[in-house]
Amino acid sequence: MPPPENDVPFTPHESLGYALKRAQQALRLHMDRRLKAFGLTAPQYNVLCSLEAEPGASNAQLARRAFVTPQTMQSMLVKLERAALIERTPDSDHGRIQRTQLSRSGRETLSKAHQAVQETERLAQAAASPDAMKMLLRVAEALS
Amino acid sequence: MPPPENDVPFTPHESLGYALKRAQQALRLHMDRRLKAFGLTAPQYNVLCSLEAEPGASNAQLARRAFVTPQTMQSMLVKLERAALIERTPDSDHGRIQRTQLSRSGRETLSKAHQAVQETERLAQAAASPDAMKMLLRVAEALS
DNA sequence: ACATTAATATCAGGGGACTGATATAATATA
DNA sequence: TATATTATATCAGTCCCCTGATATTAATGT
Repeated sequence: MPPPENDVPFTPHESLGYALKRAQQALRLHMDRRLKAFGLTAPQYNVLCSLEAEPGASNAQLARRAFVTPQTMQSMLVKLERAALIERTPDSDHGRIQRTQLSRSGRETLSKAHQAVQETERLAQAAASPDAMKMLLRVAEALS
Repeated sequence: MPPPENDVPFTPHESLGYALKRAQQALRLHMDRRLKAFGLTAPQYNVLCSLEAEPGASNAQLARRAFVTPQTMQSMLVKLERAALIERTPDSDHGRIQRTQLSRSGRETLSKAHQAVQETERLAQAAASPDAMKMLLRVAEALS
C-alpha cells in the first residue's frame, strides 16, 4: 500500500506573491504600451525621471535610487545613451565617476512621456485601497 | 529671464507603480534565495506547482495559468526538461500538443521546495493588509 | 470536400533583472 | 608611506519577460 499523501499541493495561484506579480506585470505592460510611441520602456522612463530630479547623477546613485544593481543600471544607461536621450561625461575631479545628464532630446521626450503615463497611475490608484502604497512598501521592507 | 517651470517633475518614487515594483522585486528575491539550494528560481517553482496540480498540462495551458506568453513558458520548459525536473511527450492522439509531467526528481525537488518557500509567503502576509490579495487582483484587472 | 480560421509549438531577438568577476580611483588604516 | 578597504564602473553570462514570425495541426464554415 502506498504511503498517504502528506504534501499539501501548495497552490501559488492563491498566494499573495502571485497577486503581487500579476498586478506588477499588468502595470508594467500598461505603461509600456503607453510609452511605446516615444520609444521608451517603463524602467527607462523611471531613469529619465530620476535624472530630471537629480541632474548629473552617477551610475551608482541612479542604481541605488531605482533599487537595482549597478550592473543593471549600467546596461540601461548604455542603451539610453545610444538612443541619445542622455549624455555621460567623466566627473571633472573624480577620476572614476561618470556624470549623467538628460540631453535636449531626452528632456523633450520625457515631457511628453509624463502625460502618457499619468493615466496608468490614475487607473491603478482608483482600483487600489488608500493605504496600498504604504502597505506595499511595508511588504518590501519585511522581505528585504 | 528663463521661462517658468511648467512641467511638474513627476516623481515615480512616490507612485503606486513603484511601490508595487519594489514589493514584487523583494518577494521574488526572497523566494529566489530560499530556492537557490534546490537549483530553482521562483518562476520555475511556480511552474512545477502548476504541474503538480495539473499533471500532463500542455505548454499553452501552463502559459495561460501563469499569465505569461507561450514563448516564455516554452523557454522555461526547455530549461526544466534539460534539468530533468520534467518530462515532455507528444500527446497520443493530438499531433501538436506536448504533454508535460513532473519527473521523479522533479517531484522530490518540489516537495522540499514547498517548505523552503512557506516562510516567504508567511512574512509577506504578516506585513500585508488582510484584503491585499483581493485588492492587487483588482488592480491587475483594471490595468489589463 | 475545401478553404479559412484558430490553436499549438517553437525560433529569433531585445529589455531588464540578477550573480560573478575585474579594473581603477578614492579613502582609511597600519 | 604603504597597504588595505571601499566605491565606482563595467564585462560576461543567465533567467524571465516581451514582441514578431513561422510551421503545423485541429476545428470551423461554406
